Amino acid sequence: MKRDAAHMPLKANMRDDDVAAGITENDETRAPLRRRKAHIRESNEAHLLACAEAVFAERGLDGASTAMIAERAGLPKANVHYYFPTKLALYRRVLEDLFEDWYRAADTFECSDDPVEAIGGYVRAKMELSRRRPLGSKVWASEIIHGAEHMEDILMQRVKPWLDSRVKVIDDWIARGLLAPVNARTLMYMIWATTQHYADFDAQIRALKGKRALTQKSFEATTEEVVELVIRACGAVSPTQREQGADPSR
Amino acid sequence: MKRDAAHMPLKANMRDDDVAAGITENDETRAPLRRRKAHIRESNEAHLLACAEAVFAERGLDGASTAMIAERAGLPKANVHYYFPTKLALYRRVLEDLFEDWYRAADTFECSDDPVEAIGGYVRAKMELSRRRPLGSKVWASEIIHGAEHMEDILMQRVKPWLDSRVKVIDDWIARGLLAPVNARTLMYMIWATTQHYADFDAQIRALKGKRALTQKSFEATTEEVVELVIRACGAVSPTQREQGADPSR
DNA sequence: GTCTATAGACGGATAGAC
DNA sequence: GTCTATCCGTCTATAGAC
Repeated sequence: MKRDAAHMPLKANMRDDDVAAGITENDETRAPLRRRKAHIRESNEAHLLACAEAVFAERGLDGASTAMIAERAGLPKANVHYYFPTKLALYRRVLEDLFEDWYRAADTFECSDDPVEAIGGYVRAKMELSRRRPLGSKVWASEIIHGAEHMEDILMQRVKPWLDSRVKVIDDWIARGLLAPVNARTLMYMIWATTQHYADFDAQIRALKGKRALTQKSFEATTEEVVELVIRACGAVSPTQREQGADPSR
Repeated sequence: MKRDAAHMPLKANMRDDDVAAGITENDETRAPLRRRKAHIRESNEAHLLACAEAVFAERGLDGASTAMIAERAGLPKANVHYYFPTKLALYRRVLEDLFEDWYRAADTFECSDDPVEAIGGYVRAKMELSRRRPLGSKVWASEIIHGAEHMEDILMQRVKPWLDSRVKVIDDWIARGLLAPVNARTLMYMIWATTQHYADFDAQIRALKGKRALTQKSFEATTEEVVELVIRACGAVSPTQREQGADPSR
């Protein structure tokens, strides 16, 4: 949805639903007018955020110009500054928006106490995020690579507590004999790195395959291959399997 | 070595070894003079390449300015253009230099026909490369993330043939029952992504650990953890283990 | 809320003295 | 081979008409 929005310039700001509702400049009642203006702002901001995400992904923070973002959005350059005071403020909003999506995928990890289900589900959710929003993944990766200057607060205040809590869960699984004795952080980094590789390094994957892009179907197959590799890597065993005497350290 | 060179500005171009050899402007014999000039060129180019690698890693292709590179090298901006016609030419030279190093690490894979040794050795070599040259890894990653426009030739002509040959070796191991039936490319991408993560995402790792950086010792421990995870992921079994009836598909 | 025009800073690249 | 001065293009951001 977001990607499509990023390719559909806004020629006018009168939206279809406004027209259908019969709202015109002549309606003097204050509340609807205020609501409509708020709606315009919201819709243009979202559109600009989607376009900015694409340009930042393609060119990087410094390589992206406000003119490029404006052009992709079908708006004059000055409008970008009307909605976002500076290029950096727009960039930060993109990063915050990305984190929200990342955090929703992270929820998957908490759905089950069975390590095979929880870890497998999380790997699938992260792969799906790479497929659904590869440009966002690239913006995140590029930001971290170049020092994470504009993301330190998000990492420290939001990602770190989540990771710390997951480390505890993993250590607990290990203590209960459901996982091989792995370093939980090393395992998480492997999951992050591997799943994000399919978004961030897609240009390399395409060049090495000699093909255009992964089809939806081969992406799903790859997802299951990654799940299998990760599950075997950490020696995950379901509680039911364990009752049958499986040994995760092998 | 390279990183130290990048932090040591060249104040003069008369090098210690030239002085020791007693070479001065008055020596009119042509050959030594020509050799000395070649030496200056070589040494300044190498120094600029190292400094450029650092600035490109920190700021990206567009974020890096020739002025920054010159300043780090302790040279006026014009000298950068004397040695490299354009900023892009300098950038491409950095990428080529990086590939050479990458290719040397890739050799490790061919040292053994035992999958545990070969894959384990390759993972160690890639981890060591991440530790030794993290800035280079970042330049490579940033280049790929932003479309690999300046690296397509290296990927197609040099990386692709190497990967294709490794896929064949891995498939052969699987056919001989030394590896679980994994997708060789998926496995290779996992190895690349995981090992490079320690160079490219070090800012994130540091933020999430709440510490400054991995010590040499904990980096070695992490390396062995990654080796263990990868070996278990692909179900690698040594030929000797196999004679004792190990089953890699578990 | 939209858009044209432009200020003001900075970037890559070069000329030309030394 | 080194370095100062400078050209010219592009960039972010803003002023101000509509």
